[in-house]
Amino acid sequence: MAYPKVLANIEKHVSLTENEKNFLLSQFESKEVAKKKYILQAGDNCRYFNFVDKGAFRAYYLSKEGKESTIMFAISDWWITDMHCFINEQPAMLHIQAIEHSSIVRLPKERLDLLFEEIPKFERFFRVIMQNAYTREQLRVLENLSLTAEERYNNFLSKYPQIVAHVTQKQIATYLGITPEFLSAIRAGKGKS
Amino acid sequence: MAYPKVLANIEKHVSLTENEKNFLLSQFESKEVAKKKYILQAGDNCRYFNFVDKGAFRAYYLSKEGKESTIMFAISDWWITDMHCFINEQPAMLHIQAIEHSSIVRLPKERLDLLFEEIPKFERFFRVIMQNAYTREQLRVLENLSLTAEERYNNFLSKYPQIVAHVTQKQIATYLGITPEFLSAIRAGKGKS
DNA sequence: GTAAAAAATTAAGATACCTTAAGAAATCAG
DNA sequence: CTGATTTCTTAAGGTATCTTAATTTTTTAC
Repeated sequence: MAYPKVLANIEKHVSLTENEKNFLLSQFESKEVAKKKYILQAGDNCRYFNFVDKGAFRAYYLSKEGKESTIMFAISDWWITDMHCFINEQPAMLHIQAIEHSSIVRLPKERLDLLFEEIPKFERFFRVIMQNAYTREQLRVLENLSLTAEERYNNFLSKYPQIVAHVTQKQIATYLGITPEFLSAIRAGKGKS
Repeated sequence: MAYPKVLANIEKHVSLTENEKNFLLSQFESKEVAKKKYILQAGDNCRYFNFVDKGAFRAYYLSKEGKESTIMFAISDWWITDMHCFINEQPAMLHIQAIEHSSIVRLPKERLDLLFEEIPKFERFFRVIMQNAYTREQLRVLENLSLTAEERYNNFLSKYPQIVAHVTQKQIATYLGITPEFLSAIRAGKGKS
């Protein structure tokens, strides 16, 4: 009944008393997720804020034309949800699928709101991770605007080596916004001439 | 000595007592900014979190090769800074320039931190705007991955009509990640054929 | 362990978008 | 108001990336 990883994650940003830790932990639910299972599908009610204890997930958008765009990967020690739909209590736009057998701990939205009320330090923690998520996405926008596919691929490899170990090239291609065929060409050194 | 717009902005998300409002306002500095002046340049120490009272700003990255990428526009009632560098107290990567004569109110970082300590509701406000900023950037990433330049342009026009009224096409092109020449072609109906 | 499915590669032809350059239109500085 | 600067447009040729399709390699399911 102890979830040490999620506590360590939170304590990277704020320090908690024993009472606070116990209360916090009591709010989480834990769950095993088999490979290829979805913890969220487009159209679902997006109720949970999820922490990856073990395993790996991918969040992606699936267009009407059937094209996938990967919004994020999450491996052990990352948080993942469809934040827009979670916050605004709207049907999910994203699919979140386990890339491998995984275990998560999760907070239903009403308990997250409860924690904000009960433990101001938890709200601080959440503010900090939202700040970080914001600046990370902003940097990604900048890279998408200013770099070639080859440069973005090299950035991805050096920034997220642990993720590279869990995902296929096809999935990386949908994260970079290119086709798997073109990623293959880049890797073969034919990105440029 | 009253800055009603910024208070109204904050009170969209949290309600404040008279005392809190007074304390809050006492922490802001106000500043006039002439057209074309910079409130931040790459390499500067990024000390301020800025609220646009009147006017318009553009935050952009300038690459070594001299290419500009617009990260965001901010008109009246928006907040703007180089968030990554503001949070991490690193030299700015972005330039933030007044597009027209503007007035801002701003919080130095140490006062923002003080407000988080003194007024928990202000930290909640900040959490909420960071959540919103994050989901906005995430949606922009998704659009950059999945839409054509023409689709992104049309989205921009319908999403930000007030901004369109303040900025040049060249500036919009750097926001979309395309050349002004190609934006011109799109507008002439030659995006496709 | 094997058949089936999925991923990765290769290559040829197509297209979205870029580069360069020049002229027209709009804006700015004094 | 006027000259100078910047923005916008147009067009021709070029390049990054896509599409389609076939082949090989790897992974999955039983």
